[in-house]
Amino acid sequence: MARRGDTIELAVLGLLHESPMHGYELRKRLNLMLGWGRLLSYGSLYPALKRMLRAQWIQEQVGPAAVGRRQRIVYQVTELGTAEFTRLMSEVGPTAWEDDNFDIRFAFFGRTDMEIRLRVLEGRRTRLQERLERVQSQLARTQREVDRYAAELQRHGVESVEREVRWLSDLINAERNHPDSGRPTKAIAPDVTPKP
Amino acid sequence: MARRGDTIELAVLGLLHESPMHGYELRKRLNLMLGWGRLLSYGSLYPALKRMLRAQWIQEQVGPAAVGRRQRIVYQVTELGTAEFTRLMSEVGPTAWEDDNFDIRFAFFGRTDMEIRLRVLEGRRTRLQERLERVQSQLARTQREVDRYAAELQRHGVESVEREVRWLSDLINAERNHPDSGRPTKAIAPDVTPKP
DNA sequence: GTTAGCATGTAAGGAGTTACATGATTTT
DNA sequence: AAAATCATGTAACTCCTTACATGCTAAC
Repeated sequence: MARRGDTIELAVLGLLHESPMHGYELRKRLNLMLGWGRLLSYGSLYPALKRMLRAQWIQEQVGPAAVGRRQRIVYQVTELGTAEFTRLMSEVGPTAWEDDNFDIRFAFFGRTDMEIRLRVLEGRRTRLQERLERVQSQLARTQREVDRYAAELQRHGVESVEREVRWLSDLINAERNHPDSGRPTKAIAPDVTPKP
Repeated sequence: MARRGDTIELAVLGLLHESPMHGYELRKRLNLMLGWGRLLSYGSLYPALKRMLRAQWIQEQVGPAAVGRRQRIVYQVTELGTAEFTRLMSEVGPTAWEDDNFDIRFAFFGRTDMEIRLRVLEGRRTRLQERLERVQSQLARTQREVDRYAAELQRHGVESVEREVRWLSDLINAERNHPDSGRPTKAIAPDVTPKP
């Protein structure tokens, strides 16, 4: 099952599918990707790489090892790793709509089917809408008692989430309206979505 | 120094300054406040309350203990707690511009001086702007190589942060243009009396 | 009378950060 | 020649979540 902690693994597998890389560069790319939250430290990246190496999802790249270049360990995905990546990406459960997990999945949408993409997008939208409703109903009850700074924070929060919901809706529409772009790595399935 | 973990303490002290409360209700209010991230669990709230009790920042409320009402421990702030709250709020260091810490501080701006408010607002704005620049310079270099979903995520991220920067700028201007409101809010106590 | 929500706690474990440790290579 | 940045790793620690444990009270 997709624990919260599979985020790093998923991200690493995704990045390594684009091209082989060493740890240091992975960290840079990772931090650009989730860049708005916390920075990923070596203390969690390198142990993760070791785990994945043991699990044989990735392997050290063999080869000429660039003359003059200093020692650095370039990793690449194995077939097992590709399988694992596909499996993780298809696991569309509650954890997939969480902030970081969602971002990672979204970033690699190019390697998944539209069906999965839609379920992830819709799942996240539903989740945000639920929270929005809950917060707004609470807000309606307490609005007057609350400090104006606290109220402003709430207002801004609600607005931000509403904005994200609109963003998701646009994306969902875009997916439905032209279901071209399947995954670039596989044959594109013809449109079999039922029309209303 | 303000470690990351002081967030709960600060939030609890802030809320208890509005009115005495028991743990269960604190959690509800807390989750409304940071509501967009993770939910705070009892496993971290109750131990925190115990710590604060030992440190004598808070104490169990004495008093008639509401007839008919079931056992619940209502906490209130001590003088030591007020001192600690003030100290924590005035500690304007890097941790104060972090997401959660910022939100908590902002929510309690009503209990701080404008000087502190401005430093926190400007600190966070500077921080976001720095990240924005770093990401955009990276983006300029890699834009073409990148998958369109990854690019869309970046674009949306940048836009969100830019929006927050504008929000902060507006708030900063507002603070500067009318430095009235010193400490306006005396919140209304929620109902802790027994129901008929 | 039984379900849902109120209310308080503890123990074990997970995920990640900080700080430490080391050294090569590039830039100034 | 020094400083910055590249590059890899480990150990200790922190904070938090999950799961467990318990029991009351309101509503249906």
